[in-house]
Amino acid sequence: MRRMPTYLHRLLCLQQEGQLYVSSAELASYMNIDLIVARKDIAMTGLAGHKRYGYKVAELIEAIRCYVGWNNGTSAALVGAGALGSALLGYSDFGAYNLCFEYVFDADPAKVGKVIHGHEVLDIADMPAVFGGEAPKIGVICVSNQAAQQVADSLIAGGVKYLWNFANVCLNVPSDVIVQREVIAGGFAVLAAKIKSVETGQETAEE
Amino acid sequence: MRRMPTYLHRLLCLQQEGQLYVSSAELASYMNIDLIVARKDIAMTGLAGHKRYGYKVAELIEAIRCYVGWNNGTSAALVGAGALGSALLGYSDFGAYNLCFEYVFDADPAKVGKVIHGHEVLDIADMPAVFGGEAPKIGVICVSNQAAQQVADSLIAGGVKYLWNFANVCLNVPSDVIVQREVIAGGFAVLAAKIKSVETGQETAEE
DNA sequence: TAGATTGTTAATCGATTAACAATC
DNA sequence: TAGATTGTTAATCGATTAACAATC
Repeated sequence: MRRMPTYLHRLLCLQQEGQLYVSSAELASYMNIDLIVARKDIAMTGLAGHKRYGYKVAELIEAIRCYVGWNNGTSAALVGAGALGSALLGYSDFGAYNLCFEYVFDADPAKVGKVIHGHEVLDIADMPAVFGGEAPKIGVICVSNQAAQQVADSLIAGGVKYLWNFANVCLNVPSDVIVQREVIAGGFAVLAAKIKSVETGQETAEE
Repeated sequence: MRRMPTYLHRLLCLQQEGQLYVSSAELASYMNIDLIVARKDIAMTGLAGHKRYGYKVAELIEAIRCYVGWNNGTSAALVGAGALGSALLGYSDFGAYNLCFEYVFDADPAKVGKVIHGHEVLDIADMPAVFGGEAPKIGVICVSNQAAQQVADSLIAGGVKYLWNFANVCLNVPSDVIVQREVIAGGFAVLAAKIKSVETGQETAEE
């Protein structure tokens, strides 16, 4: 599943270049993975390919979007307009995944009212009024570790059922709320383990 | 492996609170995982626990650091002092993982010379001179998708063997260079799939 | 003793890999 | 026909889960 955005991103590039067909081998070679992996992943989407030619780029884009659930737009409220929040708002790739940052909140009065990448920063205290009974699908938490739980509580109180949490804490949420936690340091742990494994000549590390 | 930073972060908090022992059940409950998972993970580090009391917090911190390879400091050069780069530089948790951003580079003359979270931004053109034959261990790539490959080439030319790539492209590197790619959208794909699975009542999605 | 906790061994499950068949 | 490519089936591997033993 985590490879899907990469396939999609690559396919959109290829489409823009005017390429009509793509083979699993071509995608695999770009991503430095075995071509069987790419073929299996594509098979997951249920798309039938064309022997001798590969897969139609346009069809594969649609198939991946449907498989991941990106065919319909997803509305989001981003909380925390700091460096990380700004980075996400400026991440042009999210458009391809149909993720739309409908609201941006911050608690800092110095930030409220500013416009970041086309999004006006709203006061987090106004969240209930802004939502007005119609909560966005996803809450994206880009605040400090200390503030994260409180922000999560507010979002949940506002009716948000899905959280994407970039803070380095585990959130306490009701059982009907789903949290996707993004552990930035996780990648560094994997990398550090690879380094250790290379430099000691041992093969002890796995993902 | 990806859970290790979370254990470590939690343990450091507990240590600061003065707690001496921790049980696998306690860690698991905090992370909302099965306690068997936590126990297996701890077993991977090779640390022996104390029956009836659990694990010594200080010992477990050391064991995890050694297991992941975070006991020795890791030097890094961060390239791209934009929003994402700033966010990483401000991420106080990296200190706990012994990651030290020794150099920060950017190509934008408007950014060169600025100080971000205590790090002076250097001109990327000066990289060879700055390294002076002694390259940092890791290159952290926080530039645009377009610039990423070129930055990777420069880092590799400067002697860097390990790359942590936050750009949404797959890099082309020699076989002795290891790339850890951070796909921010990957978490969103997993979340979108969970949403789809919940809302359709189907169980089709996996990680 | 009873209870809490680690430690070990086996079973299950899913993802990855391999081998080969099908077909344009 | 030969070659490129998808599609399918089986084998392997590792992580997760389960069950139970050990012991402070």
